[in-house]
Amino acid sequence: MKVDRQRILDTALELLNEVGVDALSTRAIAQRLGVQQPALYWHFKNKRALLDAMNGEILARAHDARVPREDETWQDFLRRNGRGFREALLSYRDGARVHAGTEADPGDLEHVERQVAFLVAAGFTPGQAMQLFVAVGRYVGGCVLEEQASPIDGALEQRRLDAAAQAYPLLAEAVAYYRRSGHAGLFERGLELMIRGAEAELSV
Amino acid sequence: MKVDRQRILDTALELLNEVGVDALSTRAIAQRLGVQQPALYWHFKNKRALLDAMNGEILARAHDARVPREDETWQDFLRRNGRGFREALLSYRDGARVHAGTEADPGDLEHVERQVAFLVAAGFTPGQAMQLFVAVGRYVGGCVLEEQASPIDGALEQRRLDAAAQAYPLLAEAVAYYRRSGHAGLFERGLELMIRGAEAELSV
DNA sequence: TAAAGTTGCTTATCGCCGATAAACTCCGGA
DNA sequence: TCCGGAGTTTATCGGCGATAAGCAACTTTA
Repeated sequence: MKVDRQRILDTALELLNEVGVDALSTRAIAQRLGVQQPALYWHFKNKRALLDAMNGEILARAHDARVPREDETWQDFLRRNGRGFREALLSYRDGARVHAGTEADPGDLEHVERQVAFLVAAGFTPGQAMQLFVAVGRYVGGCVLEEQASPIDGALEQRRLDAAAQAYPLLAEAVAYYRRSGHAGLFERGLELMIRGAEAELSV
Repeated sequence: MKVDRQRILDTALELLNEVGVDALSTRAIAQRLGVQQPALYWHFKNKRALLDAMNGEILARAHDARVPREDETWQDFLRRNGRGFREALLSYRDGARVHAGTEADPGDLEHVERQVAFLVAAGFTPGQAMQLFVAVGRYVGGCVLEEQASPIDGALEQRRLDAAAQAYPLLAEAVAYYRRSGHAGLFERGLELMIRGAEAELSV
């Protein structure tokens, strides 16, 4: 059986969705490819390199969310960018953990220039623009990491919370609201906070 | 040699700082304790449980940052809380990665009630308060994770950025500013964004 | 005080992991 | 026809988390 980089990546991502990153071994990938484990090392220097490439594939999905459109406000761009990044990480099991281990792709620097330029045009200094951008990115990373780590809104976890909430009335209401709005609701809230904060800063 | 839970935890945390979480094996911990590896399994069900306990120790440092003071504004409390959490995660090598793998400690629920109450007194609904609190927490987690992952402001990484920046003038300025302000500067900026955003929301 | 149980460790071993070395197969070009 | 490199296999290494079984030193009980 013949393999190439792309077929390895596709298979690895497929397997990632099935078993999660902890169980994603080179042996399992090779087996699914109908090949012996050391064969992978011809195409990737080591497992780290494979995971980096997988991260690239995962983020490719967010590609169009990275470049600003002429007709949108900077607020809309930040929202679109944050959501796109989140969706990309969510689109594979343990996507955030895969991403967390990697370094920034050098090829993205061109995008960054355009992103910074867009925010500068809106009145930010280049330094502010970059910080704003990075801060939003880290918020998204943190959100998805915890979102994917939390069990299926865990039966056990849930019961424990409910029990504890009985003793704490405010907590009970807060948790109920929190649960109603879900992961996406929380995410949007924090994203909006940062955008509103940036607006306030800009208007000074 | 006699060991107990606490001695294991202390030794494991000491070793964590020296070798990082990837190289923190049960064998290495046991060796430093002058004991055979399976001995650890008497005190901890498995490695996951040990890491959870280590996370608890790491976060204990942030204990006083978790409860609001009577004489501070909600903004100051959020700042103090966010900074304390960040410092705690930063205080051990790979602290954020250790933390990321764990579930929330049930014992913290009492704190949460007080935190929510404090924000509710400032005018937030319980739901808003909880979301605000969690959003800040996830931002902090994301920040420290990347902060600890990034190399020692990596020589190689840095040169690559500088080279790329030549072609991109805005990027050059942005990166220079970003570097001047450092990790802490970026962190503070994002934290401030969220607080300012919450202020704006509150005043509506 | 002797027997029985409990605590806390050791020794031995399992199955899995990422990685490397070396040998082999196949194919295109000289 | 031979050669060399691309791409694979087989064999093997050292290290990992975890479990089972045994053993020694206390503590409890009769």
